Amino acid sequence: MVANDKELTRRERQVMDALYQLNRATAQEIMDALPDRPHYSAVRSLLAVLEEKGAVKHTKESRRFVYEPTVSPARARKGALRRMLSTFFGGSPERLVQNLLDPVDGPLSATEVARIRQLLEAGSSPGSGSGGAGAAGEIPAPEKTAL
Amino acid sequence: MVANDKELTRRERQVMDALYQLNRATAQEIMDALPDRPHYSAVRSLLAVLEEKGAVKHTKESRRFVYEPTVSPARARKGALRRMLSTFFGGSPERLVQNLLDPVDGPLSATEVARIRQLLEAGSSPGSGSGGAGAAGEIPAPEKTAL
DNA sequence: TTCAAAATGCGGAAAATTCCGCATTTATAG
DNA sequence: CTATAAATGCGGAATTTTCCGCATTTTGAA
Repeated sequence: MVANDKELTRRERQVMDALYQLNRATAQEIMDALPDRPHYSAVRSLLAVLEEKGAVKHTKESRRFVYEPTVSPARARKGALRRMLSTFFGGSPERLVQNLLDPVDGPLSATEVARIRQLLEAGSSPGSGSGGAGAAGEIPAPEKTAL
Repeated sequence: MVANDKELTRRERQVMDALYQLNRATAQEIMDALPDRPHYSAVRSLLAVLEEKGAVKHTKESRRFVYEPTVSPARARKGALRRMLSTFFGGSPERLVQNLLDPVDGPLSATEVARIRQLLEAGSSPGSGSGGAGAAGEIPAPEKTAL
């Protein structure tokens, strides 16, 4: 039980998702982030179970507990991507990107497309200067209270 | 209850995932695809519940029932992508692609990168002929019994 | 120091999930 | 047509989730 290897229950997964969105959060904050918000005690119960399962850990911060996932966001992202690839895209990253671009219910902005393009160039031909402006290495990335 | 809008239970989601991988399947096949395979009767129970919830539908095919999701793979993919974007990538498609490219646990092949690049060009400048060979519109896509 | 606000720890009960057995029906083969 | 193999329908029971109440502890302020 090193991590969230074990399959989590519905509620537990909701808590984990909230945690990954918030990065770190108190029971209170998690409660607010949960669909049809349960009672405060219920959230703490869930967190206790999750901690027992090794999925989260808490740090005492002044008077309250701040929770965070034991599995780093980076690893979790990877895992989620892999799962999604195999479930919905037959393991084909291209197909995934295609769906991302497909403007059916939310077309990407020109800026987004441009950034992705830069990523591709950086990845496929590492040495080549990407033309002019560039600085394609990293992405701003709303890591905090995103969405 | 038009679709799988309602949150599904752990097992139910596993069944749905299997279905999306298989596209269509009998209870037997689904059973084989499930983690720590439950009893055959258990699977049929699950399928009955899922049908009640409107997540799957079945067709009688000779002597057996063949199940498939009511929500088209295309829509399901979209939904899953959106959820993943908001949970792990702060809604930023670029960040998602970046993770896809990041060769930490599985670098993309040159072919894959090239294909994605074609997709981008097709998407960002719809009119421009993409040079020569091309045929960048669609992707082979292992839609069948993938993986 | 004393008080009030807020958080934790624990224990248990209601609700939901997950599972299986058995009788019945249906299709294929002989 | 009959026998056999395989699938369905149903019902209910064991387990797991999910939830909440209440006593106790901890922090910040008067």
